[in-house]
Amino acid sequence: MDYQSFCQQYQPSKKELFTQFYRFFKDKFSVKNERIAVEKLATIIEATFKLSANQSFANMSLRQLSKESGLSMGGLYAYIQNKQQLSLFIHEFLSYFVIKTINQVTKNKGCNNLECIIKTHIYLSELLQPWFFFAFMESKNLSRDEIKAAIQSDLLMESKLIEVIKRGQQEEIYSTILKAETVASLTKPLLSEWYLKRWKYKKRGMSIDQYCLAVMIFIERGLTSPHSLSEFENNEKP
Amino acid sequence: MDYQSFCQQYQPSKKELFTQFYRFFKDKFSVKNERIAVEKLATIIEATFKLSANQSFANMSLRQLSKESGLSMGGLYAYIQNKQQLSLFIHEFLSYFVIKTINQVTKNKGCNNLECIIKTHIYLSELLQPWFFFAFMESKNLSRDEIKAAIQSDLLMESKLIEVIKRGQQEEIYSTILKAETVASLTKPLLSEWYLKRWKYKKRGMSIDQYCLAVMIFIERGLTSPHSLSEFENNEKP
DNA sequence: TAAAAAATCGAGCGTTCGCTCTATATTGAC
DNA sequence: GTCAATATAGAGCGAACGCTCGATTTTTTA
Repeated sequence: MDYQSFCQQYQPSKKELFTQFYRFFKDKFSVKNERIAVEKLATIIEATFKLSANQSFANMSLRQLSKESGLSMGGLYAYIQNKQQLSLFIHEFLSYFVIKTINQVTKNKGCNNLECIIKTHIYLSELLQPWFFFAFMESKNLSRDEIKAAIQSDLLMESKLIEVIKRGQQEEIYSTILKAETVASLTKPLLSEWYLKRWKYKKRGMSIDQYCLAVMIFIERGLTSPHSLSEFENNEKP
Repeated sequence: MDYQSFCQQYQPSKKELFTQFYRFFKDKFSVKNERIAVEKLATIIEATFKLSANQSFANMSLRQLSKESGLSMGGLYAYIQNKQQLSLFIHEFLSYFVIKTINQVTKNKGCNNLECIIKTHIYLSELLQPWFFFAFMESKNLSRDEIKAAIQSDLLMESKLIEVIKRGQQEEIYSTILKAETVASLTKPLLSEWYLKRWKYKKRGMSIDQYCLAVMIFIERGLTSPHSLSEFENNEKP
């Protein structure tokens, strides 16, 4: 699986994505016409990402959002009940979408391994980079109840990682020197790195598949040269 | 070097820390009495960390800060010229302090290696956890000019990492399968992980030195079991 | 201990915020 | 083309914001 083939199977068009978004929260919107709502929601959400990236969601005013999205204040409030809900919608839909896709992918034959899960996450975070970035940066503004729904996808990701690592350890493909939970915890920030510092890797000319390969090599092999591995075993093993 | 010995050498008392802070920005404060200023600055900064952690700096009002720190609005403004400057001071002082300490540590004999640099960063981020957390989460609110000063410590850290990795590669201790720059970039989020998700590791009962060890093992050895390394070499090497 | 200097107080200023509500414009069924 | 139904506009509301400044308290000086 590479990024291109992933996209062919799982990349929704903008229209498809926001149609799903609209239907997910359908009863919360006062706008009943799906065609209109989907189009307006797309501009609202995208304007939110743009403004939040430059400042932060808290510093973004609804007047700015109104101007950026081309809707009036009243028009805006046909789609959100309050500012906080806008942030909540983004978190909840992303979580739903990530879970859905991960479950789809891992159901495929030969796709329930470390490489596949890691690639799925990185590819997804590329398709929905503004969503992932927003969710990471603004997660603090959620109340305790709201967080529970929002981190479901995080928990699923972590449990999937632990599962495949444990299996690898049982099959003696993977070392047991670190607990699977520890490896999973250390792996997650390598996934976030891609969507948090995306500009950095673009600037360096590193493609997403090169990044995935680097992460896989890093996770599986580490830094140590095969030449010096035996020495290392003697010196550093606790 | 372990955390305890690091603390003995480099941990400043609260008073020492904020005395340095006061002197670093001395001419910006209207309060001339160092003893008074140091004490008040400590309460202001700590209140800022507390409130920003629960909401965000943008959502924190100066009335909240006034209440939390026990100073009046006017009292507060003897120490800051405006809200934005408070955030800027925190960023700038942290960057200064980190650079100072890293340079101190790496000057020591036998301390210019990967383990030492990584430990220094993780230990520092433990001593100054609220500072690191704040700087990471609120970096977006800085203007372009302000960012330049704030990320100096980040750039220093990255260049130190690259330096020692390159040296390790020349000495054939480290594999050259990944570029030093790539390894350094993937290492950094493992350092941030400790201060961003500190509660998680505390809850698990993982000590800071256990975390450091896990990171070192992860970086140097990766996941692959020595048993399967030779197979892996044949299958996965690009 | 009295006067000068320094530090703090907090009501109040102008502004902007999130949000509402009525008037208007747009849409779709017939 | 007409008329309900639906969707959008934007001035206006009270509240909260960042910040100021003369009054007051605390500290230092002599």
